[in-house]
Amino acid sequence: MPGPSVQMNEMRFPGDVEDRLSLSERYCALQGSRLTDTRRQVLGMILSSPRPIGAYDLLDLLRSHHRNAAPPTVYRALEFLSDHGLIHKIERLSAFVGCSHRLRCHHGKACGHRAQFLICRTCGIVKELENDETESAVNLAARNVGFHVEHTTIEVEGICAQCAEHVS
Amino acid sequence: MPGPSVQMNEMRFPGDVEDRLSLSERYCALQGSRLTDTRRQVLGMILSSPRPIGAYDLLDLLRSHHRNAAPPTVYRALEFLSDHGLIHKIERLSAFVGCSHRLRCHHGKACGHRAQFLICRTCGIVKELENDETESAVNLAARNVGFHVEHTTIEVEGICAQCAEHVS
DNA sequence: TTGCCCCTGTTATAACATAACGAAGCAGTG
DNA sequence: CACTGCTTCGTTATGTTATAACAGGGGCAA
Repeated sequence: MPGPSVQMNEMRFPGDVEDRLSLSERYCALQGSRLTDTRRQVLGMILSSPRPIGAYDLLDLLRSHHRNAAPPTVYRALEFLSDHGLIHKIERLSAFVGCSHRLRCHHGKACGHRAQFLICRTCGIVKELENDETESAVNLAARNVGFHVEHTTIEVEGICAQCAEHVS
Repeated sequence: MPGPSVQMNEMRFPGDVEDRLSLSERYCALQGSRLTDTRRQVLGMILSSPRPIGAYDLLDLLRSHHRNAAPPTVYRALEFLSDHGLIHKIERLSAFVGCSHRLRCHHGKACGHRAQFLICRTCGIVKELENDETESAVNLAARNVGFHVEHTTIEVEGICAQCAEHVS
């Protein structure tokens, strides 16, 4: 690549995000994977966003520090982060959020972490729940019809507590 | 519109699909809505498909009987059918399945029907469950954090019983 | 040094979905 | 019937999300 190789890590995130990035970096290393610059940037941008953020919004942000970025750049990073459980895709929004579980968990990829997402249609904020009863119920229902569960997507749309207060 | 107005109902579906179409037609009439030719065709194609079917596949099928069909033609029909609870969108697949509940139910749109979908990643077939425990659990979990639930999406990816047998 | 694997760059295109506007059809009313 | 309002549909264009395919670079181990 021509030109002075800019250190992408010049992009700074808030302290708590930097902490999570460092933890993620160590987590990946333990898995034998590398949280490269691009992946780190994308994860940082997702963690810094108060709302789910789409691939093309990430691309725009990434471009200000990484001129060559193209859709595959972002999608490859997203695939990596998702495979490592560092982010989740919200299917109903085609957008991504940081996983609030991985960094509290010392298990590997197969720790069985499953989540439910509460999507507020007013403020757009997504809250991640980890409700075991829900997971158990759906797993039981599936097993009762002989279905082998590999991955479960649970997304709830509605109004969050904050927004409900403001309206009333 | 020029030319002889072709009766789109010339498209024939299997008997059981025709039955469901007739029921759907009556159901819509009770709601004060009309299951027009285009809507009927799209519903028929979805009901005839053993798997979820995407909007553009529907468009291709529709075109053989309806030359002018364009994406909005299909998406408008899909919106109508979805609003009336006659089909569901599988978010993970961006594809549509017929609802197996509506025709057994004599309530209106607000009957509170909620479903879980089991998606087999081998054969692609989707089975619809209606497990109350799962719905209760997720609703309870949401309410516990003050979230007002309006719509829940539950999609489970894995291996169906049939496919699990064949592999082993 | 060679070969391999992972990661990235690059171009192109596929796949999914909606905006906007006008006209045709259909139901109810006077 | 003519008028009106509403729903539905045709049409063109565009927006949004995601992937295919292939080439190059860089590290590491045999």
